[in-house]
Amino acid sequence: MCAASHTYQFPRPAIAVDCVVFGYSPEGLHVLLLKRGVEPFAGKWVLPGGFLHQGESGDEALKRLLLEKAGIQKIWAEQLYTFTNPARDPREQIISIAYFALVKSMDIEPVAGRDTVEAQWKLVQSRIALGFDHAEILQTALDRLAAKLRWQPVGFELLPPKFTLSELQHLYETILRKSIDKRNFRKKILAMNLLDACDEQVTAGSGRPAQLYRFNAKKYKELSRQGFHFEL
Amino acid sequence: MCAASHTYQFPRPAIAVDCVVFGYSPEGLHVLLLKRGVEPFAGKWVLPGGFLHQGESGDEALKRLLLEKAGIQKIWAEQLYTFTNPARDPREQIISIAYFALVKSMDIEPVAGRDTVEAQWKLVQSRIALGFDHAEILQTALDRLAAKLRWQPVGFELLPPKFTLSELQHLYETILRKSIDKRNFRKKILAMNLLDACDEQVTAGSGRPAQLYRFNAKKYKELSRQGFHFEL
DNA sequence: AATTTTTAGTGTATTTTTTACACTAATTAA
DNA sequence: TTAATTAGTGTAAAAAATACACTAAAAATT
Repeated sequence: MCAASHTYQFPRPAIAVDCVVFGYSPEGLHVLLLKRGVEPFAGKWVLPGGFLHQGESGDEALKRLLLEKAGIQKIWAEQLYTFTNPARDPREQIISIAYFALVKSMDIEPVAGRDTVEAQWKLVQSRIALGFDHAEILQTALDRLAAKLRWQPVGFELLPPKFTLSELQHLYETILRKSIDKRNFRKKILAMNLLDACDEQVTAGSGRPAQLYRFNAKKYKELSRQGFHFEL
Repeated sequence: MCAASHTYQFPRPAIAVDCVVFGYSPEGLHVLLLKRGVEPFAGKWVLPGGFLHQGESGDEALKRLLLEKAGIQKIWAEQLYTFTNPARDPREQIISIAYFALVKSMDIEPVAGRDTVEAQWKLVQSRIALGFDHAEILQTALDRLAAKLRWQPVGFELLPPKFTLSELQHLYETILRKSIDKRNFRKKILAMNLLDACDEQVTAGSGRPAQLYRFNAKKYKELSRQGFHFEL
């Protein structure tokens, strides 16, 4: 272990970066959790995270930590909130810069690290108990995700590149926790002209095959610059 | 000077709390700025702020700093964003947990501290140059304020307890930077039933005296619980 | 004292957006 | 062959947003 030490005139809290990683499947919204192997909260589920290193920005730390702890490389993420309650960690004051992230598929490669026993996707609705103040962080992320879903095209970050309108609608219904009229939903989303129909269809189990669509991020950027505001 | 020292195994960035304090007058939206008396950025205008103390939450540090630096006691404030660019302070890595705050009147008592020469309310539209990355923080706060104004009743935090509808409309026009139809604005805001008419009128210069109103925060909370969403 | 200027205050008709709603189409399962 | 399942489509009614011009009450000017 490194014996280097760092001395300051005034005490400094440690800085952690924690991340709420959401994934989606027809069963519902999932969150990536790690089971801690060490105290405090050994055996408890917590959000992936770790300490910010010297010279790192929050975004850089996040990228490193997601790779280390979950093998996740490319991912949509943004800063959520900074949790500063001095008692949020029983050891000492640790400030957590929390992020939330959205993955298109839940095939993570959970890397068991020094302090991690296990990684699992858990259904959000299962309301599993979490260590530290991570339940509060998760709730904040859920609120933010629901709000964001309506005003920004982030839903597509939770779906594979090609998806059906039914899948998209189901995602909205799950996260916003209300049912949506099928015809009105399709009308509205297609009227935005942000979805390109692929020349493929897909059939999932029984029923009529569904048209696959792709979100046109380039067109969205272009329209945004022209004052367009996504709303669903 | 205190000679106590604090030693940690790993290096730790310092934590600052900075605040964008907005004030409003008919001339426009103002921001409270301090002129620095010490390096770095001596002579430059910066946002009020300071270091987070051990054992303090961000909210507590904010409260202390606003009192110390500007004599501000009761104030609406919320966390804005955490700025983590390692180069944002030329001395060393200092993470800034930024807040933004709204005051009802701009009669601050600017306290000249150790590192502060002067405090002034500056018109936001004057686009004054700021030290550190504070221009970025200010822009983030402006964007947030404009967004928030439409979906939450925060405009009232920038007005005295009693205000006229014209004042309120002018505030909205200033911050959203677009003109609003007088009749439609009044219709919409009054239809929400969140404004109580005072039994006073006020006359500012020439012209017909205007009815004074008061924002009913209690009613807003009540309606919010019932699923009401403010929108203007 | 009369007139002008200034700001406050009001209603309706049109357009746009949102909502509610039921059947046909294409496939798999029985 | 039939039943079950999911995809896909249009219209009419209601609600919300918009555009728009005059009267009312005071101060300022003549």
